[in-house]
Amino acid sequence: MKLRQLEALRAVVTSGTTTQAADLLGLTQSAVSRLITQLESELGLNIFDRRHGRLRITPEGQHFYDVVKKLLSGIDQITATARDIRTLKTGALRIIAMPALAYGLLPQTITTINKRFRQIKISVEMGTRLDVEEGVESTQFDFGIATLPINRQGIEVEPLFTADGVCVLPMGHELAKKSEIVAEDLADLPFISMNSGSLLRYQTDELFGRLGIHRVLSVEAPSTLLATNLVAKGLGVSIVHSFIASAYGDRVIAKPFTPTIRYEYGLLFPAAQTRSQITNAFVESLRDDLKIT
Amino acid sequence: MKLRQLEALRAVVTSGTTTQAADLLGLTQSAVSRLITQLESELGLNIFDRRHGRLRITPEGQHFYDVVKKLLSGIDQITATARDIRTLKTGALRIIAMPALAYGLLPQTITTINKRFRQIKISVEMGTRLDVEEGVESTQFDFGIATLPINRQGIEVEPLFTADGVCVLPMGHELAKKSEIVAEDLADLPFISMNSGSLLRYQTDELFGRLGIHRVLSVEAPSTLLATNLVAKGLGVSIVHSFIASAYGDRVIAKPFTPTIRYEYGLLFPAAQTRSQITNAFVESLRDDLKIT
DNA sequence: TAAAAATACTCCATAGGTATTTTAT
DNA sequence: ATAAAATACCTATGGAGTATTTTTA
Repeated sequence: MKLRQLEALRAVVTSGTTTQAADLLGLTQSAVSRLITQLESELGLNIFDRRHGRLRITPEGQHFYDVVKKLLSGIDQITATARDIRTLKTGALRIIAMPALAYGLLPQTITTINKRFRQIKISVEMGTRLDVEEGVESTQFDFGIATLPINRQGIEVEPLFTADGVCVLPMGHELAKKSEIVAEDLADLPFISMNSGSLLRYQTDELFGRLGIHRVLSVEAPSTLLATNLVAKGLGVSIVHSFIASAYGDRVIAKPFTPTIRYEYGLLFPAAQTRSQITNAFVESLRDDLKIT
Repeated sequence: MKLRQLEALRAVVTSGTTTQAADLLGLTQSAVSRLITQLESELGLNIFDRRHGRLRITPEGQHFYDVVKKLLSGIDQITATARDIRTLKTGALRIIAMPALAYGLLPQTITTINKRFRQIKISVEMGTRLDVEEGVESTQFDFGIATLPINRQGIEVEPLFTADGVCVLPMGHELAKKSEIVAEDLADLPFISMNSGSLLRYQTDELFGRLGIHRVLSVEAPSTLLATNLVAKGLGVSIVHSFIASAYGDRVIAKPFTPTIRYEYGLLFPAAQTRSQITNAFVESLRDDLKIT
């Protein structure tokens, strides 16, 4: 059974005669006539009654045509789908990132991409570094963003950017007059840490431990975002990623911190899956946004 | 876009390689490879990623394939539909008949046809002669059965059978000893008529009027079926179609009646519509049943 | 007689085969 | 070195055209 035969059927049923159907299809009358007889003989079905010099559809033919009609509109839909995909009018983008990044980095790029491809559905999920790894590896997400290093079978990593840790202080804090904070400045001050287990927590603890500097570890927060918020409330000082601090620019004071605590962020892609065009577009836009900042 | 290309797509996606897909389709690897590249270039879509020596579907391709998958199952359904129609496994038969015929004539044939074509839906509606005419003319029904003559544009009539009116008497009626009833025998007896407007009513009234014989017109019934029932209850005598009387054989006495009141029944088809195969089968079976009776 | 459908005949576009080359592991 | 995909080349089928015949109102 050929598609052309079904199209001819539709044309004949809607127009009434093979001649007019031929016009619709850009064919000749004889071609249409043959398509119809072929279809009938292949199916072993009398779709039309020819006793009156015209093609008059039989009840069986009508029944068959009702089914065909649906199918043909499905075909039209296929070409439409192809066009939508080609012009990135349809599709979905699923991203998973650590909270700080989801809040501090993605909104800008999401806005840009959403303006360019209005019909694309973008969903963002937040999670721990481990959540990001697992989500990406299982291809539940198109890509993820997390701190490096990550070394896991099934994940392709691309470095995204590096950010140095800055020291964040409540507004009006006495250390605010210094242009740069050193580790010793924070001695015996209330310090807001990450939950233990996070990379940032490990790095800071390791640093202060090595230097033998004591801090008052009053509060723990699950993310740098919340930590910064707590700093803004005056509960203590902390060391967080520079871009988080800048997002809170009007509520906390951020100062360069020495010795440098460097964070490296990377993009995580499922190795098993080809990247979609919209993924590539997003990543490109993300890198652009980072250059500007 | 060709159907074969979509089938190739399905085969490649399900089997994983063009070689195995070729097996599924009964083609060669090269043919499948070409079908896929053709499809991609026609759609302007990268369905597969070839960077790893294999065809790995892209997210876009997956999205497209999801739509195609539905369509192809629709195609399978089309051939299945054709087969069902061919073997009369699917379809419907809508019949309209006057009540007497619906009760006295159709059940037998419906049983036969239903046994032969178990999956066909048969629906029967009852109505007056006018209802039958209108139902048939508007092609709401495949055919109708009513008393002739009928002369209406848009209806094709085929004579079905003729039945002579018989006189029906309650059990134990005094006229039962006669082998034949004549009009005079019914003089001054309670007589159950059809509602005025019916052909039967017109014919009997005309006959008795012409002969100058008076009857006691006690009760009117809307159908011969009900009339016969009333006769069985002893409310009077009546003249009805012979086949109705025989259906009530054990509850009324039916006797030949002179002068003959002849009823002619006919099949009514919509002139605008070709008769379906199941219609033809039913009518044939109906005529067979009538021969036996 | 006219209008539609079917058919006879012809052509060439293309679907599909074989054999080979390219690509990636 | 192997397995898959792409490509080059060739052939035969059949899709579609022109011209004609058949059918029915």
